[in-house]
Amino acid sequence: MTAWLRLVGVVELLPGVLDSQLRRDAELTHYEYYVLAMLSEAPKRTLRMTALAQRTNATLPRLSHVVKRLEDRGLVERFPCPEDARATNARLTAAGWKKIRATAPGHVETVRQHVIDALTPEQVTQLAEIAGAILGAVDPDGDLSALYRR
Amino acid sequence: MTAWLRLVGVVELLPGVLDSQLRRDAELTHYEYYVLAMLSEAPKRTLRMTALAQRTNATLPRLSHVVKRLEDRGLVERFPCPEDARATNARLTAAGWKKIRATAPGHVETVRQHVIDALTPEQVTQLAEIAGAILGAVDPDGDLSALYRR
DNA sequence: TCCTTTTGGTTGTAGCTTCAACAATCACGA
DNA sequence: TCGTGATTGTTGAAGCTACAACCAAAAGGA
Repeated sequence: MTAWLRLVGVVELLPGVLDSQLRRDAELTHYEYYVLAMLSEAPKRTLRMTALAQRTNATLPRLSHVVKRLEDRGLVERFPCPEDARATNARLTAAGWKKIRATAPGHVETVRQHVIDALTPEQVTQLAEIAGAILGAVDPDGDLSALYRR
Repeated sequence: MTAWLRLVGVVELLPGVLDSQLRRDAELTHYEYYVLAMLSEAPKRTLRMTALAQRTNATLPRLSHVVKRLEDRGLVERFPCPEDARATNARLTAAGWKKIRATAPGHVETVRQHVIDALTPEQVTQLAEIAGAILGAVDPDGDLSALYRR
C-alpha cells in the first residue's frame, strides 16, 4: 500500500518537475524533448513515426500532433518513406540537433538532482529492475498494445 | 541510464492504463478516483480543499476544477468552512461513497495486476523506499512547494 | 485602527492529450 | 485480378491541466 501510494505520487509529480525545467530553459515539454532525444540517437537522425511513437511510449495521434508543432518550429522535418508509401519519416533538422545539444546538460542535471542523486547505487539498480517489471506487465509486447487493449 | 529510461516509461504509460480501466468501468479518471478515495478515508469524509490538494499531489486550481465536476455529478459537495471563512470543505456524498465502494475492487485488482504482482515482495519494499526518496527530492516539504518553485 | 502581506480558493484561457473517424496503402487469399 | 482486412498516419473535436489573474478573508505590524 505504501509502495503504491508513493509510486502514484511520483507519477503525478515527476512530469510537472521535468516540464517546468524544460519549459523555462528551452521552451520544450518533456515529451517534446524526448522526441528530439530519440531522433538524435537514431541512424541519420531519422525514424518512422510508428517507431518513434514506440520509443517514446506514446500513441500515434499524440506523436503526430507533437511532430507537427516541432516541424512548425523548424526542429524536425517530415518526408514520405520511400519503401512504404503509407509511412512517414521524421528527421531532426540542424536546428533541432542544436536544440537538443544545448538542452541536454540542464535536463540531465535536473534528472540527476531529483532522481538519481536521491538514491543509492543499489537503489538505482533495483529501480531498473522494478520499472522493467512494471513495464513488462503494463506493455507486455513493448509495442504499446496495452494502450489499445481497452 | 537504464533505470531512468524505464522510469520514464512507467511514468508515461501507467496513467493511461489506470485511466482506461476506471473510465471504462466507472466513468472516472484516475485522479477523480483518487480524490474520492482520499475523502472516503478522511474523518466525516470531509477535507479542506488545500488538504485534499496536498494528499492528491495536485495544484489547487486543478483540484478546484475537478471537484466542481464531481459536484455537478453529485458525488461530492462543497460548503464553506465554519472556522475559516476563506476555506472550503469538500465532503463525499452518499452517492460518492457508493461510487467509491463499487469501484475500488476493480481498481485494486488492476493495480495488483499491473504493478504489485509483477514484483517480488522484496521489490515492493524496495519500491516504497525508492519512491519515497524521489518524492523527498521532488517535493521536499511534502506540500507541493516544488510545483511553485519555478 | 488601518494598511500590507499572506493564505485559501475560484475562474478563464491557452495548450496538450485522448478519442473517434477518416484516408491511403499494403498484404494476402479467393 | 480483385477484394478484404490490416497498417500507417492525419485530423477535428472534446476534455483535462497549467498558468495567470483575480477576489475575499485572515494575519501581522505600525
